[in-house]
Amino acid sequence: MAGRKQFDVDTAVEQAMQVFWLRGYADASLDALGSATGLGRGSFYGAFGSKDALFRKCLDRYSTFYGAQYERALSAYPGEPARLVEAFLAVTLRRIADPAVPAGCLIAQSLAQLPMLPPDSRAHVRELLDAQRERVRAAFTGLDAESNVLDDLATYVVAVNQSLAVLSRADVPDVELRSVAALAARTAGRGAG
Amino acid sequence: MAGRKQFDVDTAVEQAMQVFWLRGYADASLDALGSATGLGRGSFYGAFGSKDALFRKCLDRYSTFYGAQYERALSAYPGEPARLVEAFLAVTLRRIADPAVPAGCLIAQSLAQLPMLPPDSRAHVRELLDAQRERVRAAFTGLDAESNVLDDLATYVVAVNQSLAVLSRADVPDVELRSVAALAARTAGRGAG
DNA sequence: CCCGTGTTGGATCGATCGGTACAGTAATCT
DNA sequence: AGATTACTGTACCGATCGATCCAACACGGG
Repeated sequence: MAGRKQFDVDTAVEQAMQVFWLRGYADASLDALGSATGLGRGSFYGAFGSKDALFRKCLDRYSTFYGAQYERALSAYPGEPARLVEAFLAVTLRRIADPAVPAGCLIAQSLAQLPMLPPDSRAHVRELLDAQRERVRAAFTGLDAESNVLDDLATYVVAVNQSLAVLSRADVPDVELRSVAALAARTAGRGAG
Repeated sequence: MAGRKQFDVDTAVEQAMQVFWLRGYADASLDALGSATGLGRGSFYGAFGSKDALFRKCLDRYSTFYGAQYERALSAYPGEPARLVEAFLAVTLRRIADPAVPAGCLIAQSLAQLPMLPPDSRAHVRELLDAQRERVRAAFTGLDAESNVLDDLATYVVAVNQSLAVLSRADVPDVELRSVAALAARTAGRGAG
C-alpha cells in the first residue's frame, strides 16, 4: 500500500492526458483523473502539485509526442509542398483513426476552453499553436513564393489540421476526412508551387 | 419586482447563448447565465425549466440566425462554386470580426464537449452539424461532378468553416483567416468546376 | 531487527455546482 | 377594495468541485 512509489509517472501523465483530451480541462475532475490513473489524492498531489500543473505536463507530453511526428512529416519531402502537407495531415488522420486514443485534438479541445483555463495553461496552449504554425511555415521556406503567401499557406494547413480534429468529434467518417486532407494538400501544392 | 413578466425571453436566450458560446456548456454556470441575463433563479426556471432545455433553445437560436445567413450565401451564386464557398465562409469571417459576439462558434464549442453534454443536447448538436453539411451539399447539386466528389467538397467546406472558428479563439489575425477562406474557395471552385 | 523516510488512500475542507421551495410583491379581475 | 394570479428574489438542498490533512503502512539503511 505504501513505501516506495508504486506507479510510473509517465504512464500516469499519459492516462491523465487522455482524460483532458476527451473531456477538456474543466470536465476532467480529480475523481475522473484519479480513476484513470489509479492514483489516490495523496499520490496525485505528491507527484503533480495541482490540477493545472498536471495539465501543463500533459500538454507538453502531447506536443512532444505528436510534435515529433509532425516534424518528421514536414522534413520528409523538402521542396514538395503537396506531399509535405499530405504527410503532415496524415499524422492527424492516423491519430483520429487510432482507437487507443480519444477523438479530436488536445489543442483544439483546449482552445475551446481557453478563456476558462488557469492563466499559465492558457499561455501554454497559445504557445503550442503558434509553435506549430511556425514549424509549418519553416517547412515552406525555400519555396519560391512571397513571404506572406507562405504565412497564409501555413495558417491554412494548421486550420485544416484543426478542422479534421473537430469533425472527428462528430463522427464524420474517416473516408471523408481523408478527402478533405487530400483536397488541402492539392491546394497547398498549387499555392506554393 | 413581480407581477407580469419583466424581461424579454428572446433577449435572455440571446444573452445566455453568448455565455454558452464563450464558455461551453459545463462552464456556463447558472450564476454566470443568471448575471448575463439579469434573471434570478425563479424567473430562470420558470421560463426555461432546466439548464439543458435553455441550452437547446440557444442552439436553435444560433442555428436559426446564422443558418439563415449561410442559406442566403449558398443561394446567391448558383452554379458558381468558388463564389458560393467564398460567400459561405464570409458569413463566418463576419461573425468572427464582430466584437458584439464571442470568438469561435457555438457548434464547434459544443462538439468539443460533446461526450459530456446531456443526451438530448448531444443529439441536437450532431443534427445541426449534419444539417449544415447537407445544406452545403445541396448547394452543390447540379454541378457536373460525381456524387461522392460533391460529398467530399461539402465536408471540406464545413471543415474549413469550423477551422476558422477554432483559430479565431487563438487570436489568429483576421487577415490570415481571410486568406484561408480565399484558398478554400479557390479549391472548391477547381474541385467542382 | 527495527526505526525512519516517504508514499498511500480516505476523511474532510470551504466553495460552488444545478435545482427546489417559498415568501413577498405587483398586476389583473370581479 | 379584496381576492386571485403570476412572476421575482433569496435561502437552501444534496452533490460535487479542487485541495489539504493525516493516520496507516511498506520498504531500505543502520
